[in-house]
Amino acid sequence: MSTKTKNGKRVFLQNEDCPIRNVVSQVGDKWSMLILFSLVEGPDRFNSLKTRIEGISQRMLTQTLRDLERDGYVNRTVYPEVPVKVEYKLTSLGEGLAKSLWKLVSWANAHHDEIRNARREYDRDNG
Amino acid sequence: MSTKTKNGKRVFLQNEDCPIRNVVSQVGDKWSMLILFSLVEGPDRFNSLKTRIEGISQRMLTQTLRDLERDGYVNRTVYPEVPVKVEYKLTSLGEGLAKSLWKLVSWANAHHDEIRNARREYDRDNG
DNA sequence: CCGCATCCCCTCAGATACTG
DNA sequence: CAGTATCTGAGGGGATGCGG
Repeated sequence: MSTKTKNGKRVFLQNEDCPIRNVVSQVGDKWSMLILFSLVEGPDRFNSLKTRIEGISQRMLTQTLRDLERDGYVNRTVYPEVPVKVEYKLTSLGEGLAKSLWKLVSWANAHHDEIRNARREYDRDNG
Repeated sequence: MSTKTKNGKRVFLQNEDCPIRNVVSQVGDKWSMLILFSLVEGPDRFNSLKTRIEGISQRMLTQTLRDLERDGYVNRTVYPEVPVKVEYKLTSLGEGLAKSLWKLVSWANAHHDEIRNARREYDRDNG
């Protein structure tokens, strides 16, 4: 994550070799985490995911699944039935990611009210 | 995070009350985590942060610090010296967030090569 | 059923110039 | 030193229509 040190403080780099950026920029988008946690409960099909993840468009579901597949988090299997059935499934890498994200999720749940209060207070005092 | 259940599967909602979305959409942007981890090492000043976080513009540093302050992760203190000194410091909420992010960070470090390999392979086979 | 292609808007974020 | 203001381009993401 950081490579240099300057006056005893760490200097943070942001290039394409930064693991943080490479993981977070993917997982931090609008839909990735919701898909990831949907698949934690087991493999699922395209339209089932589309139904379960409220508000996602077909376009974004496809695109986000492709990106997750590209990074090795998700496997895509096509069953040549009629009509076609496509199943998405976490890889072990994806499961590891979801697991390490879980701590963040539970923290978010536990402190959600606190955050919203801070937000309201800030908005009241300022803008 | 999820409120409903359908055929035994969880249905994920994405409204403004979703803690995941409220936390991740803030922390998942381009600079927040780097600022957060810079401040884990202790309070710091505007220009010091700007130097330590490679590539960040003045504009984005200001804006991201404001957003972090708004959510209650960061405190801003102005010392009326000449020239002005402004110090940014994690709140206990911000420290809790950073701590719960740390697991993700170490996971990212550990699996970075794996991800980049998957990416290369995917790009070779496809586009 | 599972997409891809297109259009189009709107926000994010970089560059640059100016203030207390 | 620590910002604000404005302009601008790139891209995220929705709506819609077509194809295997």
